[in-house]
Amino acid sequence: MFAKVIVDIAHAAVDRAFTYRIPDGLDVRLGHHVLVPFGQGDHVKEGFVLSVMEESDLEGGVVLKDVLSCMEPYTVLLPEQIELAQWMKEAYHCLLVDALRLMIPAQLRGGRIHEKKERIVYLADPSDEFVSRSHIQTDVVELLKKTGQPMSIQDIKAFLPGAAPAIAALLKKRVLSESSFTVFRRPEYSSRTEQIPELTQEQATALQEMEALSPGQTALLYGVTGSGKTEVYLRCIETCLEQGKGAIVLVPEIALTPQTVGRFAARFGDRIAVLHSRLSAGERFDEWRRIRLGRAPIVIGARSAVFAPVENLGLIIIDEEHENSYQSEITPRYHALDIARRRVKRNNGKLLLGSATPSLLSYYRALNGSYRLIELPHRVAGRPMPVVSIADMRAEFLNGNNGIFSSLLLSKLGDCLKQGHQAMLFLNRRGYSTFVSCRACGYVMTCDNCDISMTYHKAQNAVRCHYCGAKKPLPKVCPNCGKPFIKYFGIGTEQVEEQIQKWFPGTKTARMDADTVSHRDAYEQILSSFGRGEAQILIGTQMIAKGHDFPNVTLVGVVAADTTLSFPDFRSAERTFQLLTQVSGRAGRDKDPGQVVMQTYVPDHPVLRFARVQDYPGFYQYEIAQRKKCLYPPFSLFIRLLLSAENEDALIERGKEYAKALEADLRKALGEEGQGDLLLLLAAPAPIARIAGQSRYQILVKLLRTKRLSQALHAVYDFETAHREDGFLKIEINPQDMF
DNA sequence: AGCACGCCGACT
DNA sequence: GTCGGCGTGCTC
Repeated sequence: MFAKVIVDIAHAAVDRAFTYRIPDGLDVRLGHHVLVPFGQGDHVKEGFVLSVMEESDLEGGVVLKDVLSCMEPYTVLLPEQIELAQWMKEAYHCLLVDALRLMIPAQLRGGRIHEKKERIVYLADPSDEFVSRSHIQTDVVELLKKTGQPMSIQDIKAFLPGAAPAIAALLKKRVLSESSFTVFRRPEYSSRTEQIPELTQEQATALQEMEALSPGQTALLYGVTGSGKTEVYLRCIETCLEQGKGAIVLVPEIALTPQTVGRFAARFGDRIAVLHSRLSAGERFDEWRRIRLGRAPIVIGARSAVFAPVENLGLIIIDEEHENSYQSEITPRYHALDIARRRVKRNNGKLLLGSATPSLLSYYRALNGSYRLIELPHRVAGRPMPVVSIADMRAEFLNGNNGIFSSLLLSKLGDCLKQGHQAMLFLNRRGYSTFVSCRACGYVMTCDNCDISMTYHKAQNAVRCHYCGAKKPLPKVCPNCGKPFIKYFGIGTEQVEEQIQKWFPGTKTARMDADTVSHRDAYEQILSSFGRGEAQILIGTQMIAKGHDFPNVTLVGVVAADTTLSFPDFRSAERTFQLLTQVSGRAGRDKDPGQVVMQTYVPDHPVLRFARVQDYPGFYQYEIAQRKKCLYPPFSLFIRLLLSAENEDALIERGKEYAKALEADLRKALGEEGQGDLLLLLAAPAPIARIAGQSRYQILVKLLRTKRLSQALHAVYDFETAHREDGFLKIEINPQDMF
């Protein structure tokens, strides 16, 4: 027997299958993790078995080496996962090993992690009378007699500290016998018991539509905030389990809290496994093993959990499907949605995408019939949607209010606090002021290394660059003209917190942004403290916009609703609408109705108008028309080449050359009839022209939906390979941002 | 990635 | 004449 093995070395030159002989008596199967001799010195390397054959596929004369051994008694890759990795190599132009590495826990490689065994001891002959001069030995025997069953050494030590030597002595004397069993290290989550809620009519209909969905298909569950999407997920998983199949639930990393997991654990107990970045090495390995060995048919996890080795996969759920964290930023730059679609097709399972603000692409597909659209247009228990008011900050200014809060927000905040309710204030910028400028000469403080204005942080009395982290003390006089007219402009979360103290002295506030969430647990700590009512107002950036129900929050204030609207990115309207809807959804999650105040300088902007009445379909119609007019995605595909180098002049020179060369390559790949599909070639310094001392230049290509898409993409990838060495070059298909 | 093979400069 | 520089090419 022979095996095709790929060695676990991340290098293009060895990223292919090598044929080995399987020695007699060694059980090597597809998907096994094996050790093989490789290279001139026969170095022992790890590898993965991609196929097993009766005969060698190599021409005569090649002497084959033997597979040395399997690293685990079970196969670590499912046949489906190997196929998926092979597809990824093509689709994302990555190494096969890079794709395969996503499917196994990192700890498996190197074989440095092992099963945890727990030792248990029990009385060899319970009827024996035991006499000893050692008190502790007598105590151990007495304890075991009293409990009447085997105990782990850990448990005995909990009763009798320092019993370890006594146990060892008793084992030697054969008074005690021992055995061991494997334990799985589990991450912690709060597994409260819950009452299973009754379904609303809309939820019941949604479930029927999921039932009716044909295998391999995708449904988009568009449900307003608070409409009970999670309950639909739970019921779908139940159905899936009843059919003897497994399920994967993807949740944005940031929303993957002990509470979220607890909700699933309450329904499904230890049939769930959790995969996310905060697990310890042992936990990750053991959770993966519980999935692989079929003990946990339900997986809850972040992006990479889409690769979990669930056999007989019946369902994948992607919650908050519009979140951009489902797109990987490192190679392989996969999108979890694309992987999920492939896996459900292959397994004849179903894919359920859920969101209150679907991505434009998903809703487009739903309206076009490639997804089934399922709607939950109302909140559960007849709770009303929050009432949103728009505060026109231009009018406020004309009326003499040059503060950061409108009179409307101030009065509602006052009412909210008086009634003992809680409020959330959302602002998309951290720090105190967004830029520092001289009133005499117009000088704006920018970072020495980046093409970015610096943010003033009052608590540190310093200005900081949010791109490279550079920090400078605040100058007393203008570095340019020397006059003492330095002023701060633009507001950040720090200033909001300060202003609250001015208007409502003594109010307890909590602030959540990248500055206060410095360590891992801070995020959870701030939210749970706010949940316990330890602060009346929570001030924060997007971090506070998603997840988490706070029943006592009845007011949400959006301090500057239009900050993200002016970003130089075709997705800025979509992002703003999503953010405003999400943050509004935090208000009135319980019996008290919620109120939202959105402060803006452009109250008539369509995005604001649709966000005010939470009209996603209306927003969609508006935005899709814009996209069609400009031939932006989903009507086209963006490809971005980002070049960076220290010398700006040389970079621009090379950027222009590259743009010409790339255009020529693309035109060739598109063929004669495809020339019209290449729509735009913009070559210019990036919107942020310098970061951390590196000048940046970007080439932007817009490609219409074309039959020769894969040829075009290969031309781009080949271009990357050909030019990778000369300077720093990054290629992004569908970039998530364009800075 | 690693390692051997191979073809040109300054050394005992 | 030889030791060693790291460019080029291969790994079942």
